[in-house]
Amino acid sequence: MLTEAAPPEPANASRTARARARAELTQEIKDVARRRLAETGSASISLRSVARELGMVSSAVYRYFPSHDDLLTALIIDAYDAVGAAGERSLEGVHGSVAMRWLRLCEAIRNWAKANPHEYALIYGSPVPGYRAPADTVAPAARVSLLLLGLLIDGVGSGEIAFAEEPMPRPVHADLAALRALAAEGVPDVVLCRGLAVWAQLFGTVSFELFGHLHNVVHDYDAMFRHQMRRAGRYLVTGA
Amino acid sequence: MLTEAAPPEPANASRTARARARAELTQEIKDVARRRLAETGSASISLRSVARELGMVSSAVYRYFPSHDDLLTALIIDAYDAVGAAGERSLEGVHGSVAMRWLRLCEAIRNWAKANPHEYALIYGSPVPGYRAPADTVAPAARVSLLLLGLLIDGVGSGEIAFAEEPMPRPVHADLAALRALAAEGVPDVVLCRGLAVWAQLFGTVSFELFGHLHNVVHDYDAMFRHQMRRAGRYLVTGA
DNA sequence: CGATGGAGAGAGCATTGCTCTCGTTTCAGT
DNA sequence: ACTGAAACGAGAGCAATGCTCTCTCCATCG
Repeated sequence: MLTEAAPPEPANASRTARARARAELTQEIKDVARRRLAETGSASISLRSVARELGMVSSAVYRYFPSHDDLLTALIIDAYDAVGAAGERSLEGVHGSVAMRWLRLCEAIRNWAKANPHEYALIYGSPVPGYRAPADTVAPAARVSLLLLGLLIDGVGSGEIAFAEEPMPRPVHADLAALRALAAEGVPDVVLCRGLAVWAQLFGTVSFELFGHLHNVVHDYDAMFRHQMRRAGRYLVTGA
Repeated sequence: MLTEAAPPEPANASRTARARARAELTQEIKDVARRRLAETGSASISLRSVARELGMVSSAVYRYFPSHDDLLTALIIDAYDAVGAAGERSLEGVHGSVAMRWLRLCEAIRNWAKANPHEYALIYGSPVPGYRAPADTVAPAARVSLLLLGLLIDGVGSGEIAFAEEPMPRPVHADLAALRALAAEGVPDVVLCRGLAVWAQLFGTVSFELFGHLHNVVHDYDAMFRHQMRRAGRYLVTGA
């Protein structure tokens, strides 16, 4: 973890007793905070209440997380890692069609979100701590997106994703070219556009559901989500 | 306004001096709160700071908003109304194609969001006050969605939106039928599905941009957004 | 063994949301 | 026009928060 207080942990995991105790307590603090988050929302993670639950005094917690925001940041990083892991698990050893793997990925992300709504809100809702995304969060955040890009690479490589090149506005092409060079080798602009579209749709849909924007409009969320994502998968693969 | 403290305003607007003063102060409090929101985020709207800025004492503000959450709720309602109004303005007197009107609507929503990021976060980000969406918010919230539904009705009526009926899972059809009966007369399931898809994509894209999820991936947000929403509009109208 | 510095405790500060009480002002019904 | 009721604003006060500072203890490393 990159967000502890001053002394960065030595590479060697379980060195001295002190270092081990520190690592354990750091984890324990995060666990309690996460539990509190799940119970009553991000507003109620107070360092003091966490400390109380651990039988410490508030000032002691500051040895581990120099500020309230740093605790939140640590939770954010963990949350990104958790969605990423959930997504990866859903695709592990699965070798079906791109459309089918896409659907699995969607379901995995939504299921994680429904199981951890407050953590989902933490990372995909409004940025809480006065808007600051420390650099440490970008790598974990990218993890789940790489899964989609992997699907695109696979689908284009195998010819499963059908496309016809289209002219793109120059600045759009520039951004897509950079993305391609970075993590989507061989995926043409059109397909990247589709990918971005369904990606936005996916998280838009999950957010709508979790944040209550479809209240009284959709009742069978499972069915609606599955159907919409199936359609999105078809669009991703065939362009329709 | 539906969120004031105990005494509900009389229908007649400017009746007694007291009532007028009350309405004015209520508005002024919201204005200050909104400004504070824009400056430093929703976390920092403290009743006390608002009171201070107005030269009142904190307890006086409670005459107008019985709790912190009620102030927030009032801001939320206003924000919903503001996006709705912005969207309506963008379509006022415009009689072009559905795809073109769709694009205008998208731009209007995004522009409003970029101009009022904290208010956008308030309504489309994580639900702040421990998740509670009072009934008063649903009508204003629907306002902007009605614009899309209007476009769909228009497009289907004029034949501009092409579609071929498709079989839907039963529960999906049920939800869509209810929606159709309520506010989308004559719009078939397939088109409603497309509408929901592009709607989710729209807000997903705006949220991605505003919440920094495309940081370092997209650089020319204007171009990317325009291009993606143009594609979405085509999909909405033609199904591809 | 002895110095260093990490660890936890405790007190304290400014700030917050919210409640209660107390005069004062305004309104409405007689 | 008077009077009782209600709304209003001020102020004090309570429990809680984030964070800082100081103090003492003890594991660690030379």
